[in-house]
Amino acid sequence: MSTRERLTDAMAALLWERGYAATSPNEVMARAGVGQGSMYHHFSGKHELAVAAFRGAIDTLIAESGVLAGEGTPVERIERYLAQPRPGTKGCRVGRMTQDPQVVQDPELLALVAGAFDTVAARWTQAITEAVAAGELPASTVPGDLALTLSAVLQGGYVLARAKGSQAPMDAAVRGAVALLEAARAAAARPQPRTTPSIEECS
Amino acid sequence: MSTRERLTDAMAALLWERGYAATSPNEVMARAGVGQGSMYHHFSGKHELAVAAFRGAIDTLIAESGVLAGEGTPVERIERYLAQPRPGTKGCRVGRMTQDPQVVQDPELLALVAGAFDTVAARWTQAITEAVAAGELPASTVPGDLALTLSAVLQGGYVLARAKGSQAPMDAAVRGAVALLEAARAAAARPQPRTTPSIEECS
DNA sequence: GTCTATATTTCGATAGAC
DNA sequence: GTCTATCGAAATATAGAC
Repeated sequence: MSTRERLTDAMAALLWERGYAATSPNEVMARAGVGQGSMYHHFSGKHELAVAAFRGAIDTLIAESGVLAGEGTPVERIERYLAQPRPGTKGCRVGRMTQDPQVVQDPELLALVAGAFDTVAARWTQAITEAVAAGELPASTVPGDLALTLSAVLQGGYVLARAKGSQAPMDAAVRGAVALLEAARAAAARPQPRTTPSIEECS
Repeated sequence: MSTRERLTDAMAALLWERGYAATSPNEVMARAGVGQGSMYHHFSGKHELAVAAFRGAIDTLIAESGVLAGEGTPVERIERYLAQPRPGTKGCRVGRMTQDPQVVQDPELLALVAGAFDTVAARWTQAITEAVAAGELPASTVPGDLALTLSAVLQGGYVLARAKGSQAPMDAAVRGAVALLEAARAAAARPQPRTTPSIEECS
């Protein structure tokens, strides 16, 4: 493994564990087993190293969202993605960056974060649109809204899991979201609630 | 205003803007207009000052959740709480702490964060339980799960809003959650999807 | 390309005058 | 109670030998 790779790998791990601001070049070099000069030879500084390392983390997040465009009915795919194992107490590699003041002030890093969420949200939106078309979700569903709701459940699940130091809140939040989706599916199957049932329905 | 109060106010503001790790005693003192000696007279250090300041932020979060136990039907209260104005791009004063490595490693601060979420979750759970009892939500609803789902939508909304530097994702996530709740309510009004409707229903 | 040595600034905290 | 002066350590980066 090249020195450059060892540096980006170490930085990626520390970005996840500690965030950007709290990660010092010294720690990165120590974990990579590399001297100070090497780092400043390959990268102009902490910023450039973080950008290079963070691209890898983003690719992972985006790859995981592939199931949304995979096999099965739209709602199956949605629920499968929701149910994917997520290490709640470790937090989301990407989402955690949004709470780091140095990241938010860094246009390049923030653009990477925003781009990652955009890509995943687009996949959510596509799957939800298909679910509505298939009659699996109510016609009144706004795909773009629900996409962000489900993204938020996952990101919020990480927050709650870290607050409690436990995986349980993440799993419970996901179960609750799936239950809501199932209720919406049931409602979609019986479209307009009425007080006076139609003749056909009683036949 | 006492020197002590000026210090806690300044610390509370900086905790929200920058988090714990990224806030230095120097900045706090500068914003409070107070010398270094004063701070170390009133508090043993950064940690103790942050604990004192953070209690105030938590009281605010908990007070805002009062609507969950207020006027109106359970679902009305739930949707009113969801619809409360939330400064997405500023982030949640409490939730942001969970991404701060120094906070997670600090048992006292972490306990404050966990306690705040527990208190709000208990109010969510109570309101949801009432909604189920009133037939506003399906009997199959697990109140504790849905409570964490809705908490997560808000916390995740902050994450997405900060990623995009815009309020829009927060508002969309909340709209999507309300739409799901409405769908669940519709499903609750027509409990068991059946192919053969009962006699009474057609009378 | 990689290393060690050093520079500069800021961190969190202490000392001690007033 | 409040201030200024100062400490030791760590942050980020540069210099320059090999």
